[in-house]
Amino acid sequence: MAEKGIPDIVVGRLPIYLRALQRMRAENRHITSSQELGERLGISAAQIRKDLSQFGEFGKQGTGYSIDFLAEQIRQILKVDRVWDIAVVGAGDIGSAVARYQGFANRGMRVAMIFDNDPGKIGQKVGSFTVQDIEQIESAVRAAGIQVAMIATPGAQAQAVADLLISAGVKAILNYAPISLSVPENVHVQYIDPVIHLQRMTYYL
Amino acid sequence: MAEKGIPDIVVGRLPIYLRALQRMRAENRHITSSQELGERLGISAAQIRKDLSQFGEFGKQGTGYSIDFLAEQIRQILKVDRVWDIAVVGAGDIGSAVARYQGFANRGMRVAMIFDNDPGKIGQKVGSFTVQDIEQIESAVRAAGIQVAMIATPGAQAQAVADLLISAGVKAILNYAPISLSVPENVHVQYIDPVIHLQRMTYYL
DNA sequence: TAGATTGTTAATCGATTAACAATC
DNA sequence: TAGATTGTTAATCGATTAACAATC
Repeated sequence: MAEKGIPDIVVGRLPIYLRALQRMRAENRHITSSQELGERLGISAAQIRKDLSQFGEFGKQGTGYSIDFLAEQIRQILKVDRVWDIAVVGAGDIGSAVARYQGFANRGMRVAMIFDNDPGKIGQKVGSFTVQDIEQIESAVRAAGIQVAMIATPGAQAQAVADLLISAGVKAILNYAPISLSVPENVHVQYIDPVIHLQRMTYYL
Repeated sequence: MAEKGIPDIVVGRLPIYLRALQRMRAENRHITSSQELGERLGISAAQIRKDLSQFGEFGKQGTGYSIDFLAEQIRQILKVDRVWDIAVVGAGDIGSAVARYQGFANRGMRVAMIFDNDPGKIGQKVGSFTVQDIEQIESAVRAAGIQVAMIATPGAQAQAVADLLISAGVKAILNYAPISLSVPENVHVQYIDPVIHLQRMTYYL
């Protein structure tokens, strides 16, 4: 699947770089350097230059990088120079918070629909969305051509939901349920579990 | 700070192993092997054995690992054989969802208090908690001896909140705000930003 | 015993860093 | 020009894997 031989770990840092660049832009800055970016992010300047060099030459010797230009290049690389519609599954606390989340704006993502299996939730409003019956998920996702989804169901249902989404054409899943999903190799999964992050820190306390 | 020379990346996998073991236990299993665990998690058996060997000898040749015993050992290593009280800052959608989250149970974490700066939220209930005035955060966190916190404020306030928490004695922060925090080296930070995870996947679409 | 699986060593693989010529 | 910073190469560092003796 990897279009070229770019290491996953490098791709994983690009969104971090992009977020920092957008923040600098919001501070009305126009130029930065690998050194400055590195200091902000706790990453070495050499690594930032090496990472970027995998995709092209975006800077100028002696000057650094145009923030606008570099951000736009990274957006193109990550394919977030467009807007991806997202299907959210699960209208509980997490799904609802995600559906109302303001942080997707200008970052290439937009929640497009939200599903649940609870008759008490179906038809209710969550933010600007009406909760849809999970029975309709496959046809609705397929019809909208959605490729990106977020699972915010209890763990017990997450695998079944993932299977449905995949058969509807979804290729990227962000999973909030606390289980490892098993998916075909052309489907990408990322995990968010706050407890995992917390447990990783208590070791050092 | 590192008590021994255990690589961060190894510590980071322990919570994943623990979660899988707890799941197996819930399925009423009693014994597992590095191979089975690896297949569930998409990690090589050799890596799991190598990781665990950093901390001790927890298995039996020919048999594998007792799920209960190994889970308990990992809990002790991660210091989640106790319950950590957590302060949540920000009673918006994310903070509220976290405060009501059921997934902390039996995993060594418990939300203990939630703060906001909005007079319209202070005094209101969020789950079983009453939102407290952020003015009281330093004294309340210090008095409770809290060392773990989650920041769920807008990005603009996150650094100031982090500074307050740190001066109150917090040593581990899970940050939902979309900015990199700058903290002393004895304070640990982890980040959750759904957009970062999503952008990391769109590259491959 | 025979079969299975650990813990560990050595080999391989990959990622990070340091250094510097090129050049803006 | 002098100073600064890139892109890239080579060296270093660290992580993963393969293999196997030990042993349950």
